[in-house]
Amino acid sequence: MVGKTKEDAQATRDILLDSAEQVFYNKGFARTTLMDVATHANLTRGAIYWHFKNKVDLFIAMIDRVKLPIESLVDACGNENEPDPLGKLRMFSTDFLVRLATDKQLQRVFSVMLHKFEYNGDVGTIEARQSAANQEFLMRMERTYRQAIKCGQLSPDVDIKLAAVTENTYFTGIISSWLLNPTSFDLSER
Amino acid sequence: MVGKTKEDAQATRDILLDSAEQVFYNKGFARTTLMDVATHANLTRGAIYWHFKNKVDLFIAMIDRVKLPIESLVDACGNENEPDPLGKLRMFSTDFLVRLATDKQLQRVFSVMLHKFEYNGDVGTIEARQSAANQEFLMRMERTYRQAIKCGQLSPDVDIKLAAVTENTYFTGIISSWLLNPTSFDLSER
DNA sequence: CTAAACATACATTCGTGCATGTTTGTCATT
DNA sequence: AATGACAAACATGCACGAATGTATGTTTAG
Repeated sequence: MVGKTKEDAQATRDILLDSAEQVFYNKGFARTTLMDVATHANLTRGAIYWHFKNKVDLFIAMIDRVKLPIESLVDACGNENEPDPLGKLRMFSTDFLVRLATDKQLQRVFSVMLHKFEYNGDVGTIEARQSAANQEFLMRMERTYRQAIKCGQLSPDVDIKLAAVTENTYFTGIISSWLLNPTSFDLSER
Repeated sequence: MVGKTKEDAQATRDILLDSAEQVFYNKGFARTTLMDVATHANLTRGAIYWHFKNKVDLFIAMIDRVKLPIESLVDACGNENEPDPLGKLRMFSTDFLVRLATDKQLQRVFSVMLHKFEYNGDVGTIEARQSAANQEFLMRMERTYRQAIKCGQLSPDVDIKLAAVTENTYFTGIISSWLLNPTSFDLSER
């Protein structure tokens, strides 16, 4: 059972990413062995080292699989000359929270990112990536707020940067604490 | 330089805790070796294993050294038949944030707790301790809100639990994101 | 002289990275 | 259309370092 077609290879890659999600979520990033991931996928470490460079590369691929689609969504939301930027932003936020409340995969990946991974200054380039992504997210929000001011939805004297930071803080705070204790409150009623 | 008095022993214990703070903050919990902590303290692993049972025990002692005083503060804040519970709560919150903005030790310890440690279900009893502490904190806040209702400072029809969870979420969200990016906004002007 | 307060030495385990082995799909050749 | 080479897609095995826990050595206070 080794000779695989290209579609089979892509399938095993997905299986490896799925297993990485599960095991990272259960044991945390540092405490999980590549052997753990492999056995959970009914494969061997050889398969992992074929598809990914190392553990960090596997982690990044796992993150990107859910992050990239979301980022494209945010992009589409606040970008064009949107007539109702605040409404769109609110819609995206609620949509995201509702989806997070039901999508187990999203929960696992975000939980790993927020609580199952240690952000020390030099783990490959992961921390830089996260920081850059967050910075980009803030830029997008600021752009949305500027657009809102232009549309008259927001008073021109609000501190755009502060508003974006505050909203982002509150948003990630909600996600973080809900993932830590999902029964403490209902996400959908944000 | 081995024969020490009892005060000297307590001093080296503090030095070890200080070093643990520094190194955990710089490298994260999982990636730091007990040897790292020892060399940073100009000592050896033997000293660590004399004062602490293992790495987890050292971590817990490091947390408790800053957490216990704070918890007693919160206790004193909302406990008695306080005439102005909301004011006291607000005062405690602002005091804490102002202190966090200047106290490097607080910054390090909270940063380690929030971002430099992986919460997997079974690392000794750490996750249970954190969860219990958070639960207790919520109880204290709910009690404060009840007291506020009794004093007429709060409408009786507010959802106490929801209010406590929301406030806690926002509070920890602020701390978390400020620690990640201290230059993004000024903590003192909460 | 004894034990506290460490330092030093050692054994053992565990995870990684790589090198090598193995099987099968694919494709050119005839 | 049968054949054979070649490479993709893994599995297996090995060597190395690194970290832990503990056992033992050493020094000095009391």
